[in-house]
Amino acid sequence: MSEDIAPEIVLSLEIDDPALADRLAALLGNIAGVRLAGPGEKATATIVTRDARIMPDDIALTQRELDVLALMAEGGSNKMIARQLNISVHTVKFHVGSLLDKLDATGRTDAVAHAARRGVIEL
Amino acid sequence: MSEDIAPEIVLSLEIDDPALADRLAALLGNIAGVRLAGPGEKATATIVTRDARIMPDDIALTQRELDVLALMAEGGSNKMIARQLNISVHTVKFHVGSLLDKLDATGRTDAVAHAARRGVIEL
DNA sequence: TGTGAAACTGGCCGGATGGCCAGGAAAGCT
DNA sequence: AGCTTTCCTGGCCATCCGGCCAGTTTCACA
Repeated sequence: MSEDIAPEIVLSLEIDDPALADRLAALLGNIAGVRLAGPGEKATATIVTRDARIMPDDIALTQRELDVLALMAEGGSNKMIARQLNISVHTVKFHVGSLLDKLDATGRTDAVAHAARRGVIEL
Repeated sequence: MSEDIAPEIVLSLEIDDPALADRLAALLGNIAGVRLAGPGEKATATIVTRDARIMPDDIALTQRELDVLALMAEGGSNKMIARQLNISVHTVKFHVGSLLDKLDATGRTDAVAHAARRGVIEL
């Protein structure tokens, strides 16, 4: 493709974990079009770790519940989620019910908020 | 000192500029050991832009809308919000409708998610 | 083999939600 | 004075949501 219209992307790292920072630096260091920022340099974008708040007992959510939860966070209705996952609306409701129970939420909005707070999902 | 068989690094993008996001996604998609996060997936690190977190001025929410939004994020129903703010359920619906419109959301859950993403509210 | 968990499906139903219509009252700006 | 914005309220109604009941299948584990 064209290489002259794409300005270089400068990335800066703001990562506490030195091992992760090293690995990212190594991986990103030799990609054409991407460069790591020098000290004090203004970067195009920054890579940060959103070191999740405490998620003590990694609330046991099943894979399917996580699927439904993710689509809920995208604003999907039960019908949309059902279509997306190729299951019936009843099944979606079943999983939503389990999520409300496990997350101790009063409704789907509360469930998404709780999950986001606990780092179960990323908004 | 176990030999960590370098777990895959999952990156999520929080970038407003779609062109930049596309370029980054394309560049990062071909690197071994790095993968982009799917919806709702927990990411190892997040790539953000400096001024990405500021809400565009044009999505100005009124004080009352912010009140309703905050209570929505707490999982409150229209009835609960009405009691909390000493207004009628109809008025709550009115503000919720304005929020859905301004935040370009499909429902109250989507509205809360959008607001949290844009930093309008803090979960 | 049985026992349990997970996923899936259905019906029923009260209540919540959101869109539509209509209005009124208070505050500030030109 | 007009005018605009925000906030407030009401009715009506189609749809969605969530809880309740019931069932089947599959698969891992004891």
